[in-house]
Amino acid sequence: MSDVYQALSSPVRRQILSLLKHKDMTAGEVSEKINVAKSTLSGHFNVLKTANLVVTSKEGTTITYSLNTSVVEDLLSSVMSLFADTNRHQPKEDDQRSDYER
Amino acid sequence: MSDVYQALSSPVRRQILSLLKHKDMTAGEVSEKINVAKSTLSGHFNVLKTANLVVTSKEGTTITYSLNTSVVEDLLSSVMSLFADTNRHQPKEDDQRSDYER
DNA sequence: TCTTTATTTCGTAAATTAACGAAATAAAAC
DNA sequence: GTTTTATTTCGTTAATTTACGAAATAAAGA
Repeated sequence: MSDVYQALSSPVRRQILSLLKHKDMTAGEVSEKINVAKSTLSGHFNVLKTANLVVTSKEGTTITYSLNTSVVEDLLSSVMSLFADTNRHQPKEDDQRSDYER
Repeated sequence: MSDVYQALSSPVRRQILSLLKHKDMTAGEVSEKINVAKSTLSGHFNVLKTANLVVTSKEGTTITYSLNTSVVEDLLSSVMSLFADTNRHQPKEDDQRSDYER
């Protein structure tokens, strides 16, 4: 989850996500919309992929990026648990890590 | 909102928030729980304050930090809007900034 | 007033991040 | 098989972040 917050901390990466939520796009299409070098963008894609916020599909040399919405659920519950003091007793779940570790 | 994501991207700062959600604490109390220098912690407090995630109250030389839960609402809606494609038409609200700017 | 306590600010060093252009890769088109 | 197209990797530089200990600040207690 650390990766996710880290990924979201960059305005450029949030801009990429905002583009992708309207439709899937190739790296080239994204680069027409965002004013940074393609090599820089490629680095941002990597961060987003590592955080599991996007998924890719390859067709020839063209790589299409799509939003991985399944992570949103995890993110929202992480945000909630960071602030809601609902775990004063023993946790019931398997995952016994503290909120800040998730 | 950039500040908030940036603030949450540090595990140490998330650990601080997790401590504060159980109870308000002074800088000294927090430093007993987290293994970094007090001066370092002070820097983290500043980041959290700038992001509006914590508020302080001063009593003599003792500063007590508390969670500012009012920001959570903003954060959750920012997370949602980053992923939900609900604004394909003109926004109705005053705030016409794009999601990634918030 | 002198000392102690709580916390921040300052100076510095190491690590990480973000950016660029050039070169590399790899599939497609000619 | 050579060229074009799409994208990534590499090397480098600049900026930001994180950490530390020492010094500064400022209130409280002796």
